[in-house]
Amino acid sequence: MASPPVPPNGKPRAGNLDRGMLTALLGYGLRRAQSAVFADFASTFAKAGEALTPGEFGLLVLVERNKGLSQMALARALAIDRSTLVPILNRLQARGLLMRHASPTDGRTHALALTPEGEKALARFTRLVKAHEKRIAAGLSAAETRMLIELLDKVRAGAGSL
Amino acid sequence: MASPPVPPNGKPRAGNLDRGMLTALLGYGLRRAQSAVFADFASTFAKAGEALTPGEFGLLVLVERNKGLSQMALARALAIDRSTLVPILNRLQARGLLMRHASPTDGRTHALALTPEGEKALARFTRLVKAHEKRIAAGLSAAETRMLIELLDKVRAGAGSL
DNA sequence: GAATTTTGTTTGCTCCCCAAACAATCTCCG
DNA sequence: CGGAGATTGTTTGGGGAGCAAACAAAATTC
Repeated sequence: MASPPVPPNGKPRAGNLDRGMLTALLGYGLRRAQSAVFADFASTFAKAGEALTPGEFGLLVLVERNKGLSQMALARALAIDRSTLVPILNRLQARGLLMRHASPTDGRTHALALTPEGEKALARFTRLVKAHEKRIAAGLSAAETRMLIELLDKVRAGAGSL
Repeated sequence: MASPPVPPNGKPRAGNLDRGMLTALLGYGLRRAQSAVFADFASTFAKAGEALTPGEFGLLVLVERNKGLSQMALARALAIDRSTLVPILNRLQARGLLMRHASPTDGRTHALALTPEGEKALARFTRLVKAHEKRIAAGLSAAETRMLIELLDKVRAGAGSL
């Protein structure tokens, strides 16, 4: 009994440890799933030689589908502060994907729009996102995926009307 | 036709705008749900005069259920870099919730444990988390909640084995 | 006992997020 | 018309999350 194979209080825990109540928490499951999905998203784009975050993709889609959008309206749709949006737009604009046009009707606002290159890039990005989505939904049936999206929407609606 | 009630290209969009393909994306729904849940979590704690993030709560539970855990094992369980963990532990330790004990068997590692105040605080936090969970799951039946957690786990398993 | 590996820490960098202040502009109303 | 108030985009300041690289101390391997 000089060298037991598993010390009683040391560091025997191989892979998984006791998560206690966490496994039953919706918020916890949400965080872990989101983190894994984010990692897969990043890896998908990295492998294709592209660089984009999920948030940037959502922003580009929103601008593409709502041309002439103002920064305030976009910030509201993204549920972030308008000051948070500024450096994000700066970066996308510096990459040549997006333009801030002067609004003819309101001198305060900027009318956001994708550049032609932005449109082309978004088409590429969309292909990658679809492949990524296919991968993360691989373990689920089509019905399960639909139900999951629906349940997530219910949670969002109930959590706080953001 | 000098002043149409809704200008054709201006800023008529009242509340919601066109989200295009985003609504069908699992990753997008995940992000939005997570963001709303996070906000509810923060507001729950703020209203109770406590300050804690979901990540900190998860960390405290993990330490409480796995006494003597090392920082590396904890970082692995949280799927973050060990260097990221250091300032988080510093903060919780400065709040008196957690201690880094010297390990008797391994001079390199720290054996993490909650302080008595940490245990008491975690009990308070747990009550708040339960109330929070009840609120975000309010729109779902018990069966739906169970299914949602299960589906989230499947997604995490499929996305990349983090 | 020397070489390698592991652990915790520090430093440096990027990114996300908010709040407060500010100038430019628009709107409202007397 | 014209001033008061509201809105928009920006800047600044602060905090936190995250990674990578480098380092010292300790353990492990050979």
